[in-house]
Amino acid sequence: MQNIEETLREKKIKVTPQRMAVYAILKGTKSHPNVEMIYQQLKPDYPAMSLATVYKTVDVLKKVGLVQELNVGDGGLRYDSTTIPHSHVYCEKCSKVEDANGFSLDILEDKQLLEKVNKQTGYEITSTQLYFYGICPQCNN
Amino acid sequence: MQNIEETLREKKIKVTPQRMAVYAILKGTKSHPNVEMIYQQLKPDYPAMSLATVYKTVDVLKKVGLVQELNVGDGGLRYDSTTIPHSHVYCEKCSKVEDANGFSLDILEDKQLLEKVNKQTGYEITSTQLYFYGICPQCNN
DNA sequence: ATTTCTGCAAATGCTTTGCATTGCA
DNA sequence: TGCAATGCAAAGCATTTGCAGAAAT
Repeated sequence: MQNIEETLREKKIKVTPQRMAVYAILKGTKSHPNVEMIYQQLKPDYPAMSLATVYKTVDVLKKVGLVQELNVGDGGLRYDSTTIPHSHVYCEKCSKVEDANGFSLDILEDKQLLEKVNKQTGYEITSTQLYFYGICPQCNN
Repeated sequence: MQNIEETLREKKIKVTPQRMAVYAILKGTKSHPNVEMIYQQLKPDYPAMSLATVYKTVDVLKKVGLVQELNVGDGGLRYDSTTIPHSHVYCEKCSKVEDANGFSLDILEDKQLLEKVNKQTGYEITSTQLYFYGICPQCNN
């Protein structure tokens, strides 16, 4: 597990309570929240916290590699503090995002696949996302 | 290749010049345009065309399965008239989207993989997207 | 002391909506 | 003719920006 203070200091980015708090929220949930959800969770403990600060903070955390950003459907970008490769399932009814572990590691960690993509497209690949869209068990009754 | 008039009539959706035109644009390009790009391309031939109509039209085409929607990075949703499974590469510098064919078919058409995802997550999967993020050859000099 | 960050409010950009008019079936 | 689609303008969200005051190094 990465240490946020260390990581920020290394890159000469200031360690602030707001940054610590946003990262703590992401570390402590599996719900892949968007900015609004993070903001709502922080509000009780940090009444002065601004939504704009949350936006700026997730951006910083993303740039230093402490979180990854997910581009699934509606409701804004989602954030995930697990940065090792794994894929996600998105419920088209309730907009929930969950991890889909195990099998997908093979694909997302396959260096040979990245080589093939690079060879075919000429792109220098920096990251990969695998999304499954469907209906979650709770919505499927 | 699917026939748009037939498909729309089957679902009792009216065939209009605007719908034909939007679909024709998508059939005739590999650039995965967003709504604004489609609108700009239509303007010369359809001066009265409204941006809202383009939004509504891509939505209709998506719902009847004539196009697929891509959720890659900035610049709004992208549209693709190729609906057979294939993955995409996105250039983080110029926002270009290109197809990444061949290798990815194995993954995206793998019914066993969907079974595994279903078993692990309980989700009934309806579609899958595989995105590669990186820098395109043109931007990489 | 310097530089960066925060919080606020305003601005921006993409997308949706309401509604009168138009046009397909 | 009847119902659905279009076009326009306004509204709605998510996100970004500019800037003065506050906080971190």
